[in-house]
Amino acid sequence: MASKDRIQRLKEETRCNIITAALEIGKQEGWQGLSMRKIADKIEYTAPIIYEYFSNKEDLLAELTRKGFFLLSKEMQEAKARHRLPGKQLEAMWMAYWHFAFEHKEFYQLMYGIEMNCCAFKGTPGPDFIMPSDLVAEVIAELMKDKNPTDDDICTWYYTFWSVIHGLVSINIVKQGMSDKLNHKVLTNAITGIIRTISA
Amino acid sequence: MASKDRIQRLKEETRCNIITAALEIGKQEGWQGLSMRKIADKIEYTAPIIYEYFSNKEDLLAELTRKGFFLLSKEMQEAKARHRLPGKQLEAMWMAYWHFAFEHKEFYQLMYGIEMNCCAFKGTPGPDFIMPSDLVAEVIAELMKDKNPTDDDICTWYYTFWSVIHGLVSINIVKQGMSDKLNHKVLTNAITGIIRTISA
DNA sequence: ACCTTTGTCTAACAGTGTTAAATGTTTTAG
DNA sequence: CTAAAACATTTAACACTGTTAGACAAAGGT
Repeated sequence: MASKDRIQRLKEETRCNIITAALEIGKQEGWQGLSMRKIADKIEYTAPIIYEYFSNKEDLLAELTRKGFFLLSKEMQEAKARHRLPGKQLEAMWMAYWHFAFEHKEFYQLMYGIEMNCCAFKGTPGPDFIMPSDLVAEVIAELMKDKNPTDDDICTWYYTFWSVIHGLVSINIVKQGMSDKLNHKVLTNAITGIIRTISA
Repeated sequence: MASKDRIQRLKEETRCNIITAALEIGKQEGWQGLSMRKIADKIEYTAPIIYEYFSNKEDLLAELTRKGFFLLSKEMQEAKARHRLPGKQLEAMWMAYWHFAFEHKEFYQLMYGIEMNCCAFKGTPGPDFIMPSDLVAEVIAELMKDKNPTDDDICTWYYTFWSVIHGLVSINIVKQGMSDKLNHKVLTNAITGIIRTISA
């Protein structure tokens, strides 16, 4: 029967509603302020309904995290596509990362905040979207290709990049109102510095 | 009466007991697993007693954070004292920071984790102990003294340092089991790299 | 002996995640 | 068209959380 499809679509829709409701609350009140009952209120249901779609809160949060990584991956890929030289690509990718952190603060905090998923993300990365870490690793490898880098070498540099930028993001998310000029200086200093060191 | 003193001392002692109990629980179960009732259980009292010593949970956590910063400051000062040249001092200080993060993981997570206090720490820093950030800023200033650095310049470099190292710590706390050699390489690369750039 | 202060606990409130059972509503079968 | 089975949704509960008000008993001072 076609009514099955309709119902399936409705279920799909409320599942989506749960996610967007959670996202809104996380955005407005922070992830600490997110509760199952608040989500239920927002989608005009009662709390247990959510467990029909997600096995628990952690599961729901994981889905949001996945969404976040997908978005970040997309923006970093686009940034990469705007350049030819690996050095420029890397710079653009980390700049995209930087912007993502503030444009989608709520996502970033979920992805790298409280329950730091950091780089590894347990769960299917999906068929089409590449993990940001892999994305960067590719370009680093390209940049170092005449040096025959080991996986460890590439890891080292990826971690160096990520450390600086995540550290900077952390400061700015907590202690906002820092001078943009200062931020920009530290950021570009760090990025170009590392790139220079890699290819030196 | 002298009994007043005894009682005062007993109060002081249970206050201390509360703190150490909280610290133990935080160490064993993580800060998420800390609850007022668990603390009360450990010191063989009931929960409301804690509110006689701390106005709320946040207050108690703040005291622990304070303790953590005190410890870190001490170790960084000792590290500094072991060297003469500002460059070497900086290196040793950040290494001390690095070791502190893992030796006192529970403190570090409280200080820079969940409720990121980052660099600023609202509340009295106390008379004798200097904030780690100020400690580092001093040495950076010393290292740059022939360049007439502005406060912004010093800030920039402090943040750069902190970003890299906090970022690296973050990875290691979450995704432990990373190769020590790799860590060491990234860490020393970053530290000496920044120092070289500062004094270049 | 009485009164006040002090220390401590019990009970409660409002909130959290989560589950089992009871509802009501729709779909299916006879 | 009615009876039964399936589904959707809610109510009620459990075990927690931080926090506060009120009771209660022991100690101190007069």
